[in-house]
Amino acid sequence: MKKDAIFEFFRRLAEDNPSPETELEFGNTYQLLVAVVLSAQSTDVGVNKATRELFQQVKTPAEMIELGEEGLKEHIKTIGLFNSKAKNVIALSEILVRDFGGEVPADRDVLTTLPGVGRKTANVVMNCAFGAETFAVDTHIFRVANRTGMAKGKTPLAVEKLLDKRVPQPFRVGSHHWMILHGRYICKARTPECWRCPVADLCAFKPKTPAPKGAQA
DNA sequence: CTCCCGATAT
DNA sequence: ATATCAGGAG
Repeated sequence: MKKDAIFEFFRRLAEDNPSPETELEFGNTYQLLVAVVLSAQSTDVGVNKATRELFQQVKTPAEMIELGEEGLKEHIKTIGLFNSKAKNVIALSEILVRDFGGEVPADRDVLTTLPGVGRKTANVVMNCAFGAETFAVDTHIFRVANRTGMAKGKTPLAVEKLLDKRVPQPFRVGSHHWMILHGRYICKARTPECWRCPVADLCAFKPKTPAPKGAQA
C-alpha cells in the first residue's frame, strides 16, 4: 500500500469513529493490565462478562492477592486458558506489590518481565494507559495489515516494525484501535464484509464471495 | 514447535 | 464439527 493510501485509510476510519477506545472494561491501569492478560485468545465480550464482578471486588494488586488464585479462578473460569491466566495474574500482582509499590510501571520493557505479559500486552498497556505510539499487533492487526497490504510480515514483530515506519501522524496513537475495530467488525477472519468496507478501494484483498442479497453498504 | 482452553459464530 | 477469539511460556 502506498503512503498516500495509508493516510487515506486512517482518515476514513477516523471520520467514522473520531475517538476509538478499547472495548475492554476497566476502572484503573491495574485493572486494564489484568483485563489484557485475560484477553489472550478470548473475546472482549467474554472477558468483560467475567471481570464485571471481579473488578467491583478487586481494584488493586493487594486485593487480588487477598482473593487468591482459586478465588480468581471462580471469576474467570468461563474464559479460555483460565488456569494459566489465574496463576499469572496472582504472580504478576505479587511482583507489583513487592517491586513497584503496587503501581503499573509505564515502561514497555519492564512490563514484559511480568508473568503473562508479552510484547503485545505491554504495547496495549502503553498505548491505552499512557498514550504511547505503540502498535500492539494482535490477531486482528496482524490480519488487517497483511490482508490490505499495509504491512506484510510473517510474524507480529515484523508487522509491528513496518507499521512503526509507515503509519503517519496524526494517526500513530489511534491507528491501533482503528485497525482492531475494523478487523473485528468488518475485516473479519472467516467472512470479511468487503461490500460494506469503507476502505475496500485501497485494499489489496479481493473477496471471492460477493455481497449477500439485500446487503446494505 | 506444543500446550493452555471456554464461549461463540459459522 | 470446526474456526476463531486483543497470546505467552516452556
